Amino acid sequence: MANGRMSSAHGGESLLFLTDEQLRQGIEAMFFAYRGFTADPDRILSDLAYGRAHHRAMHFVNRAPGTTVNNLLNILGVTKQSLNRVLRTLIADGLVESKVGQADRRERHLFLTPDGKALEQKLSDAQRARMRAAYRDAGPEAVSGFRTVLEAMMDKEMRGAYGRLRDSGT
Amino acid sequence: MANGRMSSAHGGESLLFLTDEQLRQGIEAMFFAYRGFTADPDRILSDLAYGRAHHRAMHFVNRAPGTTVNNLLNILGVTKQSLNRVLRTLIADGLVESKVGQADRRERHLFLTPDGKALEQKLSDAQRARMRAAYRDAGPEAVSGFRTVLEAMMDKEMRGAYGRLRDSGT
DNA sequence: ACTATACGTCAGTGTTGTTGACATTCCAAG
DNA sequence: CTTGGAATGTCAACAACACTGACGTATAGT
Repeated sequence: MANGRMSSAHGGESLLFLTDEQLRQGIEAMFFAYRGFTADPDRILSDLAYGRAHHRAMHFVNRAPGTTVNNLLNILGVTKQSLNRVLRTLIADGLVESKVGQADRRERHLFLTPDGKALEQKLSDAQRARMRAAYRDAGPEAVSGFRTVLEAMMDKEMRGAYGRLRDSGT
Repeated sequence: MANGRMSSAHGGESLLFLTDEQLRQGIEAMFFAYRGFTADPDRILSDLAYGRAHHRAMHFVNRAPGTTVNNLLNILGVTKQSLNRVLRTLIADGLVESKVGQADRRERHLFLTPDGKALEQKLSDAQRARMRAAYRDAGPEAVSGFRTVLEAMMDKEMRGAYGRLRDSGT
């Protein structure tokens, strides 16, 4: 707090945004926004027997079809056991297909089935609708700033995975 | 996707940022950034017997000292049973104090003890450090955009609670 | 007195994370 | 070729934290 006051004591606006008060507001904004961000798909999922973890897995399988379990593990940042439980139900329910690797038969390559694609679409439609509304309300320049700050907030290691997804998608 | 292409068919950049691909990137950025955002306090908490839920409770009690249980419930958006489990341990460990209301003796007003303040400070220091670094990397204009988009992404009901916290804090 | 509100608690369940143990497969050193 | 280690994926058990439902107590307000 002393820190923040000192910054503002400089009188300039250039450092004002780094006061602890501003930082706390950013933290709270992040908390409330993330809740809104996940609320719509969560609502849909709660009717089914799935949760947020299933959504995440399907999102990234859809994003990088044929990816291996290990690959997905690094992106999601959970243990393989945790991911496996999720994948097992998705495979059992016919939403995800797991194919033994040709080059390395230890690997499993993951794909969405048509049913899986349909559900993923439904979930991400809801999430994109909110994102689209927020983007539209805020305007292009705000969106650019939004993305810049988010990228700076990621762990360095994840920036790699994020960038690869970003560049491959276009 | 057809949606996005059609927008870009207008030729202008004004709608280009609303392509599904851009929205998906925003979704992924949000996911990775939120993970980074919670990573530091989570690390500290994992050594203690506490979790993210304890951190959230302490954050908002610190932010609005003397707040009632019901108030906190609305902000956190969890059930009272869930919050109670967390508060019970925090009170038992002497980090939070619960005082019977003067005007309405049914209410319990919550405060951080000195120990509670110390832990909250330690946790939010870590989180603010990351936020500060991200803000500094991105610059003031990006930060403004960041906040604008986050506010637009919240549930409408939460914008009220957020605004009240924001305005009271300054 | 009666009803509503605020808070606490017990019991049960589901999702999602964890660790530990184990099976399968690949590859390289002997 | 065999053996041992590393990588990949699976099964089981457990902890954290959310949920619902039901109930109890104290207090407020009509």
